[in-house]
Amino acid sequence: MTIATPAVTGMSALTSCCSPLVGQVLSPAAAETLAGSFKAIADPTRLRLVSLVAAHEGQEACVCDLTAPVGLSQPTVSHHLKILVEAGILAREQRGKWAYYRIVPATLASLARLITP
Amino acid sequence: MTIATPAVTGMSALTSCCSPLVGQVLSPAAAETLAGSFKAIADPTRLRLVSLVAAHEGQEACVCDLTAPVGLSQPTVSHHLKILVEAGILAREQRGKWAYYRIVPATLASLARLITP
DNA sequence: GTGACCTATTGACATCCGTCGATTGGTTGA
DNA sequence: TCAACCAATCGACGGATGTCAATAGGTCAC
Repeated sequence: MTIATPAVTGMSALTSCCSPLVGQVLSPAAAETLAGSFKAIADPTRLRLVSLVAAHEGQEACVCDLTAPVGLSQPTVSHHLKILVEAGILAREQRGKWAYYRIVPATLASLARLITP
Repeated sequence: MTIATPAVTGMSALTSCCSPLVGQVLSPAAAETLAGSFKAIADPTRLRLVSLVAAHEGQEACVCDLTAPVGLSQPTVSHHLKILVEAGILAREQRGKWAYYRIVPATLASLARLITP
């Protein structure tokens, strides 16, 4: 196991930690951080969740909007959303009894830039 | 397990299969393909391997150039390189007794474009 | 051909990860 | 307070994944 789960990584951690993949050799620590971010989107369900949130009206969606489209249980969807939030790819906002999720474009942009040759 | 391991995916499979992540909802099949590509780079060792290959002279490297920098056994490095080749991120060329690996920029560019918001 | 060298495959093992059912937490309205 | 509802956490299970040692496959020089 790793020493400590890095909790919230996100865009700021990415920009500060990592040089472009093609350009100079990635340090072990930077590789770990960057791999953590890619792990978050390296799952078909989570990719669909991101896509569904982005396509939803108002560019936001609650858990109840997402369980049916992905065809998984509510706890599982909640679990995936948590991983995406911890990676800084989604942001969570509680309004009343609903939790709304929306894209954080800067994080995806950072990831895209870091792997652009 | 999945029905069939998609063997070589790579850039062409990506461009044909997948719409941008943010733009329209990803189909389950497209999500599976895209996730497969991201899985390939969602590992610190493989990220470092890609980085090392890109930084090596001539933008190519053999297995023997890579085992020491990543500090893993030769079979393990070979295993990771195979995964990267199957994902279309690296290309393999055998010259004599050496196997040379180099980056396939188009694949990384495709991945970057697909997650660009 | 034989030996030396580089690489790939196999088999095994521990760990990580996705999923679910059951439960708990938190918010709203009656 | 109570009931209803949405979401998160917990515990458990099966499958995937990263790693190694041992072995096998190819290629060159002699």
